Amino acid sequence: MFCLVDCNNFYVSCERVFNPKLEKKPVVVLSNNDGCVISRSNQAKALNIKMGALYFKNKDFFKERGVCVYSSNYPLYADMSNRVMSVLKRFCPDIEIYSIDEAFLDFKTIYHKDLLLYAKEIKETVKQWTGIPVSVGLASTKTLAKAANLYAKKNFECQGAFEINDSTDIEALLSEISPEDIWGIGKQYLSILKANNINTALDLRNASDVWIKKNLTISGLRTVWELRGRSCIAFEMVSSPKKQIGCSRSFPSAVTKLSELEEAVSAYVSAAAKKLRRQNSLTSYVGVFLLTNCFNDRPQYSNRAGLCLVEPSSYTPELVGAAIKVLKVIFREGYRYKKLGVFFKDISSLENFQYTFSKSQNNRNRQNSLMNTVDKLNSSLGTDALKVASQGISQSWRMRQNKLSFRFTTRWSELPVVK
DNA sequence: TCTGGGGTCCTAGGACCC
DNA sequence: TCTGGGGTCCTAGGACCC
Repeated sequence: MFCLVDCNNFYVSCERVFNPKLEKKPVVVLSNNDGCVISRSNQAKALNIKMGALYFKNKDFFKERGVCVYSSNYPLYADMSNRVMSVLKRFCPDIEIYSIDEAFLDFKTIYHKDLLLYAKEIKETVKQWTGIPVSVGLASTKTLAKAANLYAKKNFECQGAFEINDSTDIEALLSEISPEDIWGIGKQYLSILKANNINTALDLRNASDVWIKKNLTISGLRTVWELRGRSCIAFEMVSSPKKQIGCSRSFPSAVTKLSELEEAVSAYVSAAAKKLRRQNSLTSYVGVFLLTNCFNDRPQYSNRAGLCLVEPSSYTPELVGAAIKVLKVIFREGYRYKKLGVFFKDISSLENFQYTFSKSQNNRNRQNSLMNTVDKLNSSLGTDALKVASQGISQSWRMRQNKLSFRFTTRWSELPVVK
């Protein structure tokens, strides 16, 4: 039996934990650069504020209706996520952390006469210990557990918990669900399904294997099998190391100068290299991409390129150097750039590292211990306490976050104050 | 002025091999 | 008239997720 625990309106809920005045009010959290809405309280949903709604277009409406608006505060959300996950681990050792706000639990080792009751206990404990409201769904496959979770969220009488088991009228349940609400069915698949008169999750479950495989690939077929109760999406307790690591940001306003793009590239490579080292990996490929703003009528340009390294590395200065080289290749004078990103691929493990003749082992060891020290200092003194000089000082390209709440749980200087 | 960021997996098609 | 067959590997693009 799988149990999916999903935090309700997660980012909004995090803001509410430290600001109880937001309870019962319409609240939204915005994307980077305060661009669009990415999390909404139920009251905000009731005002018909859509996911992805543009802030600058809705500013007046928000003001009029008393909508509380926040920039996304990722250090806070990441820390709250860790708290929720650590509570879940106490209830079930077999846990797959699927995203910042949800986790699958495999109840195979849980001996409890009523698993739904146990799930409710989890839900209440998470709320009491962290302040975050969650919903839980139980079923024999991950896809069905997702559906059960959605059902629990949408039906008030479930009180946030629902189980699909042998006594459930599964056909009735699935006939009420639209295919797009099934995990694994997105926009494109939905339009293919609709065009073929598959209008409910039940129709999807009953579709022919051959047709599904042909039109929705093997991934779609797995989804269908899971709907039939045949578990075929693996439960992954240990997260495997990332195969691709990147960092990209939109600029709050257009950037035209190469010197500013070089600063941004340096900052993004530093951030990505830190992630690389955290999973004890090295990269052999440094890629950079660059885009103008496709939402306006000015001349457009976008490009990407990369560089294969002679020897895999996680040494920030070396990676920054490579990225700046690539940036110079794709940069064209005269365009107004909106977004820049860097990415590493061909990622390998530090343990499997094979030395070549290009660098002495001694040199390599010095670089590793330097990066170690930098990472340690930055984690205790704050991100970018120590950084490469090419990141620049003023950083006018940095994103806009005008509505940021405090990092209540990760900065001594921003602790909540009790009066 | 203004439209997020970070991932994974699958497939078709091309290059290449013998 | 007449131009093989079987395979692997790589990549770009497209789908999906949160």
